[in-house]
Amino acid sequence: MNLRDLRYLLALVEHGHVRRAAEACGVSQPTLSVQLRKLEEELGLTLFERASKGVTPTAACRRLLGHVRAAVAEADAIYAAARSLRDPLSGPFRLGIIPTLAPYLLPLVFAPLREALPALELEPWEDQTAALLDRLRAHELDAALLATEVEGPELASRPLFEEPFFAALSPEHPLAARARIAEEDLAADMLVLADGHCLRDQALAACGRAGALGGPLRAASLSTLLNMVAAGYGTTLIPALAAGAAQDAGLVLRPLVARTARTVRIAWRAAFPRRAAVEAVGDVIAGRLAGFAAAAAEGRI
Amino acid sequence: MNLRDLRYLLALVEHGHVRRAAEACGVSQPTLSVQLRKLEEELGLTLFERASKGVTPTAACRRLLGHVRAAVAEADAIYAAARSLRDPLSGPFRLGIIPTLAPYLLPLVFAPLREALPALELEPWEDQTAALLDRLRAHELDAALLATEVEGPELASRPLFEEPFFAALSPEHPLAARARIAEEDLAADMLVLADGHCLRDQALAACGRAGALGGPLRAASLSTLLNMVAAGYGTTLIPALAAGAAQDAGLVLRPLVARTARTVRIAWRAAFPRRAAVEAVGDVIAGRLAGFAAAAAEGRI
DNA sequence: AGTTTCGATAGATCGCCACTATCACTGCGC
DNA sequence: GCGCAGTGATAGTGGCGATCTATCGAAACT
Repeated sequence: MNLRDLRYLLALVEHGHVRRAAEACGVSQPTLSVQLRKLEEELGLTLFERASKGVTPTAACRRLLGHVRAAVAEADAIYAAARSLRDPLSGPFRLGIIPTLAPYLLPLVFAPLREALPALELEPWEDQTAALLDRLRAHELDAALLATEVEGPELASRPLFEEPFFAALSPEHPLAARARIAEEDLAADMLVLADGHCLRDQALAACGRAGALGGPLRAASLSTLLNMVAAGYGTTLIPALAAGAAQDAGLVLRPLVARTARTVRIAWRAAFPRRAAVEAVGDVIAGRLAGFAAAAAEGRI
Repeated sequence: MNLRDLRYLLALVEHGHVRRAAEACGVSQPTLSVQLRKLEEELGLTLFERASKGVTPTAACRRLLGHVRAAVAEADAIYAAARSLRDPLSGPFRLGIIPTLAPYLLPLVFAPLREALPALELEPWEDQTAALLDRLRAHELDAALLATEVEGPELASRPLFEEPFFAALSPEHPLAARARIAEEDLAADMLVLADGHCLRDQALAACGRAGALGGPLRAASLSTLLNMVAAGYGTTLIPALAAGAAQDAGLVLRPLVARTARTVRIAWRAAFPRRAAVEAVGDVIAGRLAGFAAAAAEGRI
């Protein structure tokens, strides 16, 4: 059985006339005649009663009609849905974001993304880098915002913007008096995030240290870390986008002497077919953050 | 687009593996591979992301999946429905019956028909001969029970049983004393049905008369006629199956000298495809009435 | 009786779907 | 490091089937 045959059948029911039905279907009269007869043979029942002045659907045919119409309607729905899905910039888009970026970047870019890509249904997913890469490879994400390079032939990535780091201190901290702070000076009492956060490794690397301070402190979020620093437990290194949150927590921020920064990238599977959506999302984010990186680099927050 | 392609698509989604999906569909791997690619081209979107170890449906594909499943399910429903409709002895069967037959014949044959043809959904339709023939020609009836011959090449018919006529009289009527009554003797004060009833013409013909008696009497039903006769307004001729009703109305019945009878036939369109159903219905009715005709012919009621 | 109109049929053509054989790539194991 | 097995894609071919034009046979109308 064929959808084409079902359309022939519907046309024939509607017109009650082989020639006119054939014309409506854009085929010759014998074509429709033969195909209908084949359909009857396949189904094992007479669908039309032929008379000298047209054809009439049999009771059996009328009984099938509901299913036939439904099948054809579903097929049409497939075409219609495909038409609207054809735009790679429409449909769900699952975007992974690392935890040290998500709470500060998302509020900035959500509205611009919605405006630039109204048909794109953004589904943010917050998790650590390794988990995001796993989900990306497993097709559970369409793209991911990371602050590290990605490796392997399976994935690709593109830098979006530079995010400088700042020293975050309680106002009472001795270093708070300086206008700029050298990375090494922070190392003495720097608190860092728990294992798995790329920011942890980046902060440690920036200060030339391999292991972390802080004994039992296992801060799962930047927000926890900021509050600890505000309470006087130490210092820390924060990415520029978290500056606002740090100030809200009562910390003072100081630019770093070496101007250490991290590069935020968007990563995707090389084989991902909606490359255009990835690029568009990347463009919007990069555009929104274009001025930010330069300003932050100069120490303006 | 083709239902076959949709089945390929579903198999591929299910297996995530071209070879296994092809095997499940009973085709070779290249066949499924090529057809799927064509479907993608036709729909203008990528349905699967190909990787080295299998394929994964894209978001667009998952969006279409509902419609695809529905279309295939409806197609399967067509096959299933066709299977159950294949039996010509199943499904609706619209049977026309003339009014002088319906109320007396239907109660007799309804149960036997239901028993012999349980899948046949009998839909009786009571109307006069001419109307039944019109509806038959217009495909609004599948068959009709008549007491007249049918003409024209479009229709066919078959006799089912003989139904003798009886004289129906009030007990007080002078003729009621006779054991048999001559048709001509009834003519004097015979009441007949309104125009359009075949029984009217048959009764008049039997008594050798052209016009009707009874002035303003326009009995639309045999039941009216019987009550009129019972009330002493005249005599009438009734078909044997109405004998019970006549006796219930308090009439006496007498066989006719010339043993006039009518032939009840089943009629159908010559092109009607469910000929078997017509024959089966005819067989059941003829079988149920087999003894009746002989008994009635001998005057036994 | 001729004409028109209906659907069915015959025969030819072309396209597409299916096959086999093979390629290109990847990941794994020795 | 080099086969080997497994993946999907591609090439080339063959056959079936959908389609066409031309025609038929029947029926209805003029």
